[in-house]
Amino acid sequence: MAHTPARLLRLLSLLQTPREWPGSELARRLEVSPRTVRRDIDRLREIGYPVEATQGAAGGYRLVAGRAMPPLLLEDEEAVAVALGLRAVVNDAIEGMDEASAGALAKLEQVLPARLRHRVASLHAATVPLTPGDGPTIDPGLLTQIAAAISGRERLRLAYRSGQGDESERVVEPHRLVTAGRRWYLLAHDRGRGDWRTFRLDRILAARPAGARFTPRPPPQGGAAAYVASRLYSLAPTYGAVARVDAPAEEVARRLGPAVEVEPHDAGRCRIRMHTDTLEWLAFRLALLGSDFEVEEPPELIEHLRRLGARISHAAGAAARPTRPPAM
Amino acid sequence: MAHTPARLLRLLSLLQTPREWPGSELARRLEVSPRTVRRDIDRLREIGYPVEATQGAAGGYRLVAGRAMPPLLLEDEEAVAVALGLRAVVNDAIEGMDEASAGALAKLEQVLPARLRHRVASLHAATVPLTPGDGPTIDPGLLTQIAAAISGRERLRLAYRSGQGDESERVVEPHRLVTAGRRWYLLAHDRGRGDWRTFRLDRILAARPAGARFTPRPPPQGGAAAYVASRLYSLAPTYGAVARVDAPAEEVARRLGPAVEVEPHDAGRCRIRMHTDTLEWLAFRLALLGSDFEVEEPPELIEHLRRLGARISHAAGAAARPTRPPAM
DNA sequence: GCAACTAGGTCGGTTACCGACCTAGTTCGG
DNA sequence: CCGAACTAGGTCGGTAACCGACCTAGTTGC
Repeated sequence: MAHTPARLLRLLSLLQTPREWPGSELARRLEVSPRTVRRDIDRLREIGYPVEATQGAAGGYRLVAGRAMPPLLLEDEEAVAVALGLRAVVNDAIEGMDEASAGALAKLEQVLPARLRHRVASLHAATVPLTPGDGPTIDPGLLTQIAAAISGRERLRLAYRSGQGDESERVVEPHRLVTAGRRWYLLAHDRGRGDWRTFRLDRILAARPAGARFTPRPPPQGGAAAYVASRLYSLAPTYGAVARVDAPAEEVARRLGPAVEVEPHDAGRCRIRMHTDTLEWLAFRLALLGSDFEVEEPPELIEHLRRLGARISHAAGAAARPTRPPAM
Repeated sequence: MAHTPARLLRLLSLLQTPREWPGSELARRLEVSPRTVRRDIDRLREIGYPVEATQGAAGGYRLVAGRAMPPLLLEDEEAVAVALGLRAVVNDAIEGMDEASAGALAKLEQVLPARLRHRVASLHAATVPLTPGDGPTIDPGLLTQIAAAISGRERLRLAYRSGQGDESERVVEPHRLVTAGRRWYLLAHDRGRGDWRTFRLDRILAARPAGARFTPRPPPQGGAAAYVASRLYSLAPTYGAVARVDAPAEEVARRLGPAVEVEPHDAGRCRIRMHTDTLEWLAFRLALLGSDFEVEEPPELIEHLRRLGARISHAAGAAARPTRPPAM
């Protein structure tokens, strides 16, 4: 039995089960003497994973939270759950979590056994996209590929369709992934253009490694996120929406999240400002509030809401008042 | 240097980065000779984690997908992303993934360092709940506690509020977690009643371990999921909704997921049937379709949609026709 | 007070581990 | 077509880790 390290991993795996393990049972499972188990536990503690022991008759060992993340040893099903979860996070595009979630997904997808990969794909397909319209859902495969190229410092060959619909092929040095307003952007140095460019991920048709490694160059003025943000508002057609909501400011702020400005208006009412580039998304966020509201700007959103309201009223009215057909 | 196992973990961590590592650099990082790195890699392969090597000048090592899940070694940020993702999965309550996602979350929360726990909590709070109204969001703490009790075979003391609003305290032997229709249920043996009971998780006010361990008893007739399902429809007030949608059956089925029955009606239209116990959820799902639809049943849903439609039209109409102030 | 735990010291035999050195085979770029 | 930069792996000898066996001490719950 030359398997000291393997045994430590198995021990770690056992200890991660949220229950207490008596040393004797650990010894039985690992097929070593109880003394060796105690030594193994010492080793784990030495490495930095705090194993806590409750003494006494019904005592036992278990792994508790320490300073560093221990390696997560997941069962098959659990790994699938984690993969699904990361895909959800990626679709939510939580600001500040962009690279971390992409990185975690890339790590996981890299080592996910094939049979689990299939299960993830089918469950993901069966999962209901909660985005309205044909919202920006991201292809996880593309995301992990780009994340891998960034950390591996590999050039990428992108097939890209611009906002105007022109397709082009670029060779880029990928630098960072950034999320802004539920969209993913790749900040990269375009070899052909000789300058920094941002690419919207849902407009990248295909990406494949272009072979050569590159040495990273200093990011553009002000850092990646700032650069992307500066390009965003100047290029993309975004809507700034203003609305009044018949609900207390703090409750609205809590329900809409930090990306929305909320200012109190008068007792029990407030005014909000938010930015986005998909009207559907805006409309649903507002409708989800559960309070009455009035949109002041932009006219496109008002028009969209009018259509949505008509559709919903129609859905209800058709059965309720069959004698007066709704105007559509 | 007694650090062989620790080094193996670090090596595993390096290899999980989606890039290729030349042996020489691994040796430098791990502060051992290249020969030892090769031996370590052999060890990993022996344990069952397939390390692939590309030969030649620009070659290197990297971890690839094998038969078993290797331990995931996550950076701090990545662990936060995984935690957020699992919470999302738990809220989605994907059928078949119930216990696995709860188990993974329990494992992670058990070992998540305190500083990361805080970040998860604040980001989770900042995240916008996509459920309409005061939908059934699950407290992850409660969920992990129950998952831990199940796998640890520990009795639980529950403070429970029944559907009628009666509060009671029960001591139960938790058996399984089951999801059905976006809700979580605990199947447990009620010590006081001497029989199996199902508890809706969002009605459990508090749970704490009741000390003693128990030996698991055989589940009720037909298995846990079947038992919960049989109780569900007989007890809970659920709505069966029927609607006609002006869109092709297959597209609607794709967008609504497998939990909804879709049957073709005529060219480009279909009829759907779905079950749920929250009207908001139903209305939201239908409105999200992006197609015209008409609800046939139930009357409560029609009423709800009428109010929703009025609210949205009001939001649009107020600014569009400023000469006619809306009734407030 | 006994049973069932954790905790840890000591000893001796075994063997795993490591670095150094060397050979073989592959791939890529010039 | 050769050399550079890799992976791959054999051998050797000294060192240190590892393990089981045995024993003592302290804690907790029944």
